[in-house]
Amino acid sequence: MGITRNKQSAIASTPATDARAGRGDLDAVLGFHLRLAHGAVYRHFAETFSELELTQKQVSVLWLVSDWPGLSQTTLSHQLQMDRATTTEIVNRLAARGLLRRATMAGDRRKLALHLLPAGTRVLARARKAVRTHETWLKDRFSSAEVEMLIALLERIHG
Amino acid sequence: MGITRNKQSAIASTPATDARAGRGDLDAVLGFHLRLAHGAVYRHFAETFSELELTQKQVSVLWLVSDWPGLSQTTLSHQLQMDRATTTEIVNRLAARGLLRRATMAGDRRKLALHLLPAGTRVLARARKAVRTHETWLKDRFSSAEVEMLIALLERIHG
DNA sequence: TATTGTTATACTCTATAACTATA
DNA sequence: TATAGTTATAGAGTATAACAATA
Repeated sequence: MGITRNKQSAIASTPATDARAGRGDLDAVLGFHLRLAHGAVYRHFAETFSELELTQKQVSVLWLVSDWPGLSQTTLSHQLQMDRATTTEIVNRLAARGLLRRATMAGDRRKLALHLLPAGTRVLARARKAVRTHETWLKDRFSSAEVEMLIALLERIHG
Repeated sequence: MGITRNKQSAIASTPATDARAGRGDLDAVLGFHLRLAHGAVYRHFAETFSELELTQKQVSVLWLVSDWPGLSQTTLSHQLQMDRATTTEIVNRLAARGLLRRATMAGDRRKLALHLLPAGTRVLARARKAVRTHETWLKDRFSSAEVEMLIALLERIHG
């Protein structure tokens, strides 16, 4: 995502000649479409969040910590399907910006409980609005039934 | 992807307690599911391609160059929706491994035509088999109608 | 002037391995 | 022994900006 400049995407639109050619076999590969769709959403997210300077993953972390204050990094790892090292790094970044804090848990002093700091709560409120904008852009091409269908299908991939 | 070790994913399976809790609001965010699904597919792809040491993107490039020998880097950029700099880097990596070569086009000497080298053709043949394995893992959870539906929906995202 | 491609730079994500500390 | 988290390291992807060559 690369803390996200407020610019037009550098990816030029596909000329008609290219589009007509198609991509042959590759168009039958589900994983290929998933990757392209993810990339398109990733780029739009980056544009939408250029002012807030937050990535998809960072927003997800703030969001979850807000909804379950005190959750451990390990639980967070599971929810967002990333390993411990990645989680540490992302939490580091948010903590360095004063958006959340770590506190050792009373019951099990190996674990770190995560809580939003006031700045994190404020940023998250703005992020939720930006997510709505972004999601509107994304969902506007579908009926609500199609959105439900798509989410259900994607859930069967990520479990 | 990180040239991909032949190991179990470091992402532990979610304990039942976490799963039961769910993710609240976040579960209504389409982009969130897209990101998780992409991540899951990305990881399985990495496992499947650990021996071949190829990423999704690298396979896509070999695949397209094979299907349209002589295509330019710019056309490749459009097909895979990435900018010129990223394209240069990925082509560099494949060229360094002797899988493809660049040649200036006769008609327009600004452009570079891409062609597979024999090693590239051999690697791609093995990659196509691995893609079949990977796609079977991915598609086995869906009916063929659902696969078609999912591809159609994803296409409306990436255009 | 516009397009094609390269290079330098930089940041995020991802992951492994080795480590500390706690249980 | 097993779990929680950190640190060091590394590679891939993404993107911007400045640049050279060609059109």
